[in-house]
Amino acid sequence: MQAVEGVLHRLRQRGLKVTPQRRAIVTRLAADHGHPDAEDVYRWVAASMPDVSRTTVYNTLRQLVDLGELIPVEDSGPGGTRYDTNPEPHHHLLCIQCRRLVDLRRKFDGLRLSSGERAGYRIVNRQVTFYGYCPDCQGA
Amino acid sequence: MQAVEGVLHRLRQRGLKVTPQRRAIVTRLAADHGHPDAEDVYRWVAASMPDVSRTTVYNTLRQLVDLGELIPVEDSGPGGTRYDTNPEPHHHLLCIQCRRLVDLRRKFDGLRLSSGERAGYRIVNRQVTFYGYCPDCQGA
DNA sequence: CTGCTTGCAAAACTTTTGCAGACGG
DNA sequence: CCGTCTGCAAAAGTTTTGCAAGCAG
Repeated sequence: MQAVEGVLHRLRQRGLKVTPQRRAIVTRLAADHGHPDAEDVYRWVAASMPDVSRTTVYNTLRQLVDLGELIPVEDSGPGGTRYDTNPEPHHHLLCIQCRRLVDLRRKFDGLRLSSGERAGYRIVNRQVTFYGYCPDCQGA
Repeated sequence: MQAVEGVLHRLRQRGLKVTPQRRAIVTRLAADHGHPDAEDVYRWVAASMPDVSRTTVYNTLRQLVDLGELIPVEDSGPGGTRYDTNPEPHHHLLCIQCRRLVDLRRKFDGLRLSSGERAGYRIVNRQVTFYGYCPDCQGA
């Protein structure tokens, strides 16, 4: 997530309203650089705002994704959709066993497709995911 | 998926039984090089075996994944988990809008991590995903 | 025969939707 | 004030689980 005030400003610009719930959700996301799911965000926000509902958290997360302020993680595991709160473009290291996910800030060269390979797609992003076993799961 | 008989043989080796349902599921998966979800597989198999149950399809797909015979696709979209029935290692081109997924058979160089970057992980696979808009979705 | 498998029904989870009342700008 | 938002409850969609009967090896 980007800086809190910037995100809230862009929400307002697009006709959305800045409610205390949304401010809390955005603030909490901006303070995190991990990969929470909706339930994590709900728990975090509910800790200081006990009357918030899951509906509001789900709705807000969906809107942030629609607006491009938040990115869902490619995960394919059980459990809910996880979101990427790291604002910079980056790659991932995913544990096949426990699904622990580590960010890789490095850039990779050579990730260009020829027009034939593009199959008519207009490419807007590219991501490398390394699959393996994290230190804790190498015993199993 | 690999060749049908090989998969069935490995099932047997690990103490699992080869039932008509499993044979039908594996055969159908091996005949496809797309990205079906569980419901697709159920419909395909049910076409020639109307009494098969969703439970059996779900159970079998889960077992094939556990045994490493089938790979769940990194997707992060709505709808069920999709599986990759292309047996060769490859990369993906995913439409952000309609989630159409195209395989890329090309290899990419330079996808190696230093031991520091590996963060203790034992890497077993690496995949590049290109995100963009497919030809049909570029109008929107 | 033994124990894995099947299919049904029901449960468990995650996410979306309908609605009435509340509130941001 | 108008239109959006919130929170509740319920629905929808996917996947798992408990269990009795059936079948593979």
